[in-house]
Amino acid sequence: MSTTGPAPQRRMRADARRNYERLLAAAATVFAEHGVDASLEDIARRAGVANGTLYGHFPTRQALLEALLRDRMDALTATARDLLDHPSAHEALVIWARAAMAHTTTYRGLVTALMRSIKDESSELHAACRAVLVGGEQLLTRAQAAGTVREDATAADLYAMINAVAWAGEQTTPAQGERLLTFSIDGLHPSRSREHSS
Amino acid sequence: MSTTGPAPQRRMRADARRNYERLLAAAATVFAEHGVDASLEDIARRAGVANGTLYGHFPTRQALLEALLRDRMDALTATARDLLDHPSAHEALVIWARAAMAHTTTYRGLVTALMRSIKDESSELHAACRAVLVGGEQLLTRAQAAGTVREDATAADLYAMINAVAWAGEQTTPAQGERLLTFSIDGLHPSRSREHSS
DNA sequence: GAAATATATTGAGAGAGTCTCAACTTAGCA
DNA sequence: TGCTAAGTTGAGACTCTCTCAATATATTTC
Repeated sequence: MSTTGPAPQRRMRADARRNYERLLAAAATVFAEHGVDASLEDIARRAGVANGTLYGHFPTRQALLEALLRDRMDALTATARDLLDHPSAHEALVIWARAAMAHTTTYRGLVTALMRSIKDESSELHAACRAVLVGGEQLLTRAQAAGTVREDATAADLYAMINAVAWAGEQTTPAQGERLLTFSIDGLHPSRSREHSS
Repeated sequence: MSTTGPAPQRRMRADARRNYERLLAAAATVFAEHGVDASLEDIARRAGVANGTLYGHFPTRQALLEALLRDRMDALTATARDLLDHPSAHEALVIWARAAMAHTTTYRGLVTALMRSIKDESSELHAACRAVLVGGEQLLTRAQAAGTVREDATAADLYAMINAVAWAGEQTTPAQGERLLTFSIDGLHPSRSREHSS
């Protein structure tokens, strides 16, 4: 449930704790404004600390992102669990897919980081991404059991699909992303796939 | 048909022409190896010219890409035209979508540049991207007339969809991209969309 | 409460990249 | 052969990432 490395592992020194929080707050602002590829120097500047301090707390950009997103990603995973009780297996999947897409578009560029992290085990974001994927997998499996989703779709497909449409929405407009999500979900139906007419 | 600014507009000086070609060749190599976000300094170095020369010929990275891809993109547009004669409207669309995806994955990072360029009219790649989009639109319209594609899908949807799955393939594996393309195309069917069962 | 110590912070600096531009070269023409 | 327009050069001004020796400060201990 909890990711491997929580934020304040041991007791931190008071000034360290303060700077840690300031950096997180500054990161939220700067990422919101310039996307997750924003300058880390800028974040340190806004937090009022030297850039070395930022690197001391967050060795990599992904570590910073992980700290910033941990709660939200845990919540998304929890939502998946809760939705297992939803009366409609298919509707639960759709609701969750939309929530996942919304999360993924929190910051510009985030979707790319999340997609990379699922493959890269050394990423600080990896564990959280896997938890999300597993959450989605349960909803997917349930929908398949209910017969509303094709049997050959995997959790990896679902994860990739959600991220792909989120990426498209980020590159164009949120509305475009929504449209593609709708199409994609329809594409998961175990329907008359593979039939062609003239 | 031809994009607004062909490569050698007026007669170029012999040395300029030579350097232009060398830069293009170097770019092909470096982009293939490191993706389209590779260092332009590196490209200039490999071409054996000063970096100022590179900027002289190609004011932006997109300009360099445009010169490098022009032929291929024209070919893709031409393919769309040719496929209008294919006996199956739907199969023609699918074939073309696969070709478009293959083109889009020529270099790592290219898909992002292409997606950005369709929106950004100031991009040197914009015209070529629009031509591709229009090519796809004709195949889409024909498939809709044949009743194999939902009526509410637009050319922008198709373009975004192809790029989105290409992006997903780039981030994970080509096979994953293929799978998503299949699902997405199925999602375009005018079938039992929007129905839910338990 | 002051010294001792573990813990943090600092900011200069190395390295890489983008893009510009004034000075310099050179191809092509008369 | 020399003129001139066209092209090339590379240093320089930025920005960014990441490191680390020197410095500062919170906490613990006596």
